[in-house]
Amino acid sequence: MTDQTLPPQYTPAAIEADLYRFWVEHGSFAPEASPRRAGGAGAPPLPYVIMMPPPNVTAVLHMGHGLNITVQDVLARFERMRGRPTLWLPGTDHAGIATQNVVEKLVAKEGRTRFDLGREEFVRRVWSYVDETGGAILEQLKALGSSADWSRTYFTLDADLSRAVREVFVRLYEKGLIYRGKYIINWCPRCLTALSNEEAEKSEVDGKIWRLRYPLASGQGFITVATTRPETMLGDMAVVVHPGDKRFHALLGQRVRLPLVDREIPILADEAIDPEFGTGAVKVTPAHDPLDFEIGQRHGLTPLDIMTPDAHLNETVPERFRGLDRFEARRRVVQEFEALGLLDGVDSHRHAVGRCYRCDTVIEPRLSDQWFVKMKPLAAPALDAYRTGQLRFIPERRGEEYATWMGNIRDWCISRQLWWGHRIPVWYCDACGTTTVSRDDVARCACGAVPRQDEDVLDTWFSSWLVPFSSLGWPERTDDLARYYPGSVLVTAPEILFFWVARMVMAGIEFMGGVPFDTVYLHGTVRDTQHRKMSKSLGNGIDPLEVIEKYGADALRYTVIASMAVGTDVILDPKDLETSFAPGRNFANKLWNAGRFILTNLPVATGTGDPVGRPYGGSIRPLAGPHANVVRRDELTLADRWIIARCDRMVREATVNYEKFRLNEAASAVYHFVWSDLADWYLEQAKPRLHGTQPGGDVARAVVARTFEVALQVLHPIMPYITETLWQRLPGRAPQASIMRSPWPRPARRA
RNA sequence: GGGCGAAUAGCUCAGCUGGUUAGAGCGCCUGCCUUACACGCAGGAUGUCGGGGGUUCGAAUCCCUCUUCGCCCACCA
Repeated sequence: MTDQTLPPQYTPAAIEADLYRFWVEHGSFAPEASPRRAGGAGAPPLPYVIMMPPPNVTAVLHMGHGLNITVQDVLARFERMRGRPTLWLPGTDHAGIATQNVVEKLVAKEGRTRFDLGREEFVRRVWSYVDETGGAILEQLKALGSSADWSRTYFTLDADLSRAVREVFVRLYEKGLIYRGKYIINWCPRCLTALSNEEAEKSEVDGKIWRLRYPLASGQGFITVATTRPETMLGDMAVVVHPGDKRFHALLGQRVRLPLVDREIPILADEAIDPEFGTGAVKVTPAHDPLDFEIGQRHGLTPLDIMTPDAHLNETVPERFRGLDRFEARRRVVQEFEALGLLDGVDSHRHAVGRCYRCDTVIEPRLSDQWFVKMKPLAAPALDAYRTGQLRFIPERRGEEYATWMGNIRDWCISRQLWWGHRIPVWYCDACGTTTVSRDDVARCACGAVPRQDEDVLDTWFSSWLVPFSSLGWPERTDDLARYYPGSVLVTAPEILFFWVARMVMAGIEFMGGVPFDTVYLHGTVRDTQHRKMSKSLGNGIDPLEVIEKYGADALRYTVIASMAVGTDVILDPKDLETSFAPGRNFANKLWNAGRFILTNLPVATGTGDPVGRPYGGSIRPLAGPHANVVRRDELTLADRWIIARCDRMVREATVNYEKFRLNEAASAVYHFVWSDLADWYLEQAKPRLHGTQPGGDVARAVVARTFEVALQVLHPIMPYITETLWQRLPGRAPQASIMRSPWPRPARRA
């Protein structure tokens, strides 16, 4: 005698979509719908707000999202059930380079480039691409069971957020915190744009270092320099040695005759040189190396830019080199030095090379005009917020990383030579030479001429760092802004601590007068069994949608949560999904069957709408209808009292662990209660009573119903679908009742 | 070059303020298709808690050191 409506194996695919629709249709994810805490008196509960890190609008769901989104959903569902009006605010990021690259590839399939289309047409293409495919990632997030408030979804290029971006740009400019300057920036010769330091990924390579002889202008001997990029010698403006390096004292003040280009350059002394490295003498190319640029500034050297934007040699170099690609040029330069007998030698040399984080192209340091944000004035209060405890990190050690970074912060290059993004709100008038920075488009200059807008767009993070308030309507004073700023916790991967988290703190303090959240929870990374980060290029990824289809969202969520201690990585085997997700799948099935057994043995619902039992902590009573008697304490058997005590303990443990972000411990507490205590032990011993071969069936039923319900509630944040499904089938439920609105169980006081 | 983390069962990992016989999942062995579940049940084996030293009545846990991995930051040409 089992419940024929429930199959013996849990079939997530059959329930998830309908259930998700049920939640959405009942507005369950809006903060306005959060259940009120029992009691009611006193101040209204503090809202609980999480800003979802907006996925790239072109993103395809991967396990990194799976983990990040699950953690946030667990926290949101937990706090919601505990009675706090909960807002989990979703959005998508326009992701400048990433999105532009995707569309450029599509355009390339037509045999064209973005330059063929022109700026306006290209941007139109990106918009239509985003309109068509941009919602996909959000739909995929929903499959995970995310209880985000979709009615408030934003996009970082929306009109509202654009207004915020301009407001911020203008305010910072007027405050003198935004400036334009010449600088050596990381340049991607393929994307043709500047990259921030954070976007330039260093990777070690086995390269070479060449020793080149530069003949002295006097004709007497030479000085030998070492370089990993010989081609840059065409732009050398000096040779520099350490002032204390006796080997070169006689040469200071002399000049060398630069080979190949036949140009004289000075030999200078600078503290920045390490006499121990290489030959102790360094060639200085101010236009193509950041250190060289600094040295050049100290000594008044004029930078000579020898490259085109796509890293070919330009017209400043001797004719035979013009048009050569930088690597080709490297070979040619080395060849010629060798032919001239000026190549002193070559060594293999392991060193770090910067690469574009989007396309992996080797970065070319390049001198150019860019816009910058002066960071020190913004960083100081943000560092202070951490020092004074307004901001905490989990795990704690991340706080020190944050502090170190804040303490050594450099100015932020915010201009990007892209077409897709927030256009820089600066207009130049060629007629009268004025520069206008404005919140509104400038159609006409004060002198009457038509000005041209700056060609560049802003770094994507320049809109992202504002989302804690721009997504709530800032700079307007909206109700949402008043209600939901500041937020509570930010959940993200440590990779974007500096890209995003640190900058949000700075923006929050600068524009809202306070930190945007009090807690930053940094979770680990999903890796394969060799501890490699899962990535598309390595082909070691796991498709969360495939896992959901096979084993269900709950299985995925449970597995990920259970295998993640605070701040540690999650290791999964992409080659064996079954084994990887067995913990979640097996547990879901166990729960399902315990539920089937229990539901079968409970009285049929009477439709009175009575809840099962009273709030936990009150006395246990059996179900509504013919059994509606309160169970007296002296009716409980030893086993009954035992399982109730275990249940109490489980609630205490799980609650504390949820609060402390030890989600794996919370999961483990319910897991063992359900599996070992309730199913393996209590249900087995209660079978004679439940089946009527022993007296006391009503008491056993009451205990089963109540402890099982509590387990479902405590597990709901982690496994929302299966717990809701079973909960709704408990007898006595009103037709539209939801576990999401049931009050969080409170353990009985210890007698 | 700095900073940080990790090393615990065959595998992947917990072990939070030092305190009885060190835990989980998966895998393995024995017996079970017992009318909720074989994605299961009952039972079982498996650990010099990386090496060495120290503090302590007591150390996987604290300190020092070595080894091996990993991560982050950094302008070593």
